[in-house]
Amino acid sequence: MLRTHTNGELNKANIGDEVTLCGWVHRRRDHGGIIFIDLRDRYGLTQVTFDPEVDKEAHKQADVLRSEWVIQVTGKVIARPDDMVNKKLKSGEIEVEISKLSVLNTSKTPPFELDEEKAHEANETIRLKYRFIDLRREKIQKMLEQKDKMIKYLRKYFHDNDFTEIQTPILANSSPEGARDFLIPSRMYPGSFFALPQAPQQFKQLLMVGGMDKYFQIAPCFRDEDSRMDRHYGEFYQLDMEMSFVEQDDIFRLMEPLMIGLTKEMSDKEIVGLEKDGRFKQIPYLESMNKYGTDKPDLRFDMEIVSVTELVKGSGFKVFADMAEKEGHVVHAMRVAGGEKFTRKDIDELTNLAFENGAKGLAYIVLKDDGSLQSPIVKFLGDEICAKIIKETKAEKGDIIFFGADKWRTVCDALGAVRNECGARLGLKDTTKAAWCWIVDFPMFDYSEIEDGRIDFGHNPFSMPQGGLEALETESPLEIKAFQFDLVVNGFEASSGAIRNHDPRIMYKAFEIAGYKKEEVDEKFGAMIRAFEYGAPPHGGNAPGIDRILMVLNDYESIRDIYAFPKDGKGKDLMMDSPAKVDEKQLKDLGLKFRKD
RNA sequence: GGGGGUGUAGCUCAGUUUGGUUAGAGCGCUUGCCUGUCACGCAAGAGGUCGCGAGUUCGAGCCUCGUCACUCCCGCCA
Repeated sequence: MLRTHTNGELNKANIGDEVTLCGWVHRRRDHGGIIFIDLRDRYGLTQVTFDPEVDKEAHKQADVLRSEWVIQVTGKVIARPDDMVNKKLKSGEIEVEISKLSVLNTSKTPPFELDEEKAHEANETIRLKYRFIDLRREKIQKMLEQKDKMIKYLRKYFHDNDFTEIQTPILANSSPEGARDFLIPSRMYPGSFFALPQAPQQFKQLLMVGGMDKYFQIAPCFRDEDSRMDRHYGEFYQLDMEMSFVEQDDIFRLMEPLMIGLTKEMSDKEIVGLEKDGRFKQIPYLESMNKYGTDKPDLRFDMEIVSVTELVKGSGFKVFADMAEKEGHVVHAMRVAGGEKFTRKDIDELTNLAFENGAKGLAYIVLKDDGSLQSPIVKFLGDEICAKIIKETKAEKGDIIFFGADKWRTVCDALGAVRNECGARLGLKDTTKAAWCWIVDFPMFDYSEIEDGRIDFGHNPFSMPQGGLEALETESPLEIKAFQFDLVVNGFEASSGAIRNHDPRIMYKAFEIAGYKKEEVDEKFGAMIRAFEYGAPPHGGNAPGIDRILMVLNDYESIRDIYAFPKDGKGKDLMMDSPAKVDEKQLKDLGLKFRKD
């Protein structure tokens, strides 16, 4: 070993010891006579001193040391004088008087400063290009340790519950539904392609057919879709799990203690919004959309949307009255407690947000402290209807009520976005709280957004319709719910899961409703359908996003903060400079044409 | 694919409103001085295609057009 101790462990108890330390020169303070070096490794900082009276040669050598040089030093641990103790350092009561210095490596001047206190955080582009330096920062090292702790915790939990971790193929098949695939051309079979798995969905279901009834995996997933603040480009990790012979609530009962445990293990957040018996709330999809305007509500704050469609029917405010009469259209109202303090500018910006989400406007009523109403619409609505609306929304003095009047989905989206933003502006997104909940009863089918009128799967095609084959045969498709659920924390989708459709007859029927012929289903999901014909057990599971949960629990601003080597927002690795061009010969081997343009 | 934001020293930013001499600050860097600092101090110094390209103008960091990069959002993400 090149060292006897790390830079985080020496203290008073070591006084008098001869020690050897290694690390990076974090900072150098040259007092002409004595030279102080803060020596850094991932465990901490230790101040080492080069005193000419202790060792003239070492002191002379230390003169050339610069930031980020890697050194090995040997010397004696001594107590600092009482008034020289540095309370900010773990090792602040001691220092090491150096008698021998070896330079293990020099360093160019780093492109940005590493000192958390001193440096402004450098631009992400430069930090990503020099990720190997950025990784030396305490903040990032702590994150990697947190992630390791999380994965260890997850593995232990599932192993303790008799689950088996199984690796599924990375070279898989392109999936017709869902995200864009990363394709891998086959050399052996020119013109054919593997695809990186978007999720181990089909494989884990096949494991259930294979009788491995409690499976989990820390699974890499690959999707060629643009990144977002909470969505890393290209690759991410899911805690993928699946069980046989279970119902939806069995999955919930397994996952809830895990998420509670994780929250406690990974954060100091207080868990809020649980049912009285300690279970997570189960909010039906429709209720969530109506109450919160989204299927991933932030339940840290209590700001609910109510329908006033019936109240405004026939009112003097034509916009509302007309919407209230139209098929599929609604008028919803949301009370924002304390919203009176919103300025004209706040309201304009919230209105813009409503526009961006498809609304044609954002009507409002302010309930002023003197009891009067300030609003462009009260004179049209009339006192009586206003009073009813105020009662229905439970608004009080000092509040503001926002309205949405449009197609149901538009109203939900717009008020949902406004709710979210109001929560942020009023400081209701309390980082000391974690609010978990389930969203259940997702619709099995939905209107396709693209081809108007066509019926498509609402969520994913693998979930079991509630009511089974009978429901598919007798009920209106849009009324049918699926055993499909999401896990939500603080307004983020943490997981998606389902009880799967394990019956080929129900599978074909479900696809038929979504407009697929039997042959298409056989072609696209052949392996699964075939397997289901040979005794597939009922099964279900879910797959929480590991990175996203870590991000939410530790309040990281970006998903990129959760990776050792993140891609930038456009999917490039700035350090390795990938993706990159390849040799023409490589393309030829793969039977691909080289395009000069 | 669409929209917003940003781009000035190695890093973080000011300067752009109203075009006008030699483009500034803090940190970092270099050199010198300094034996108790710990964001050490003091002094001096180096460091700039103002993202790139055109245009308007006597004159452009500043105005116009184009373009590129990064970033956030929409689309997309079963």
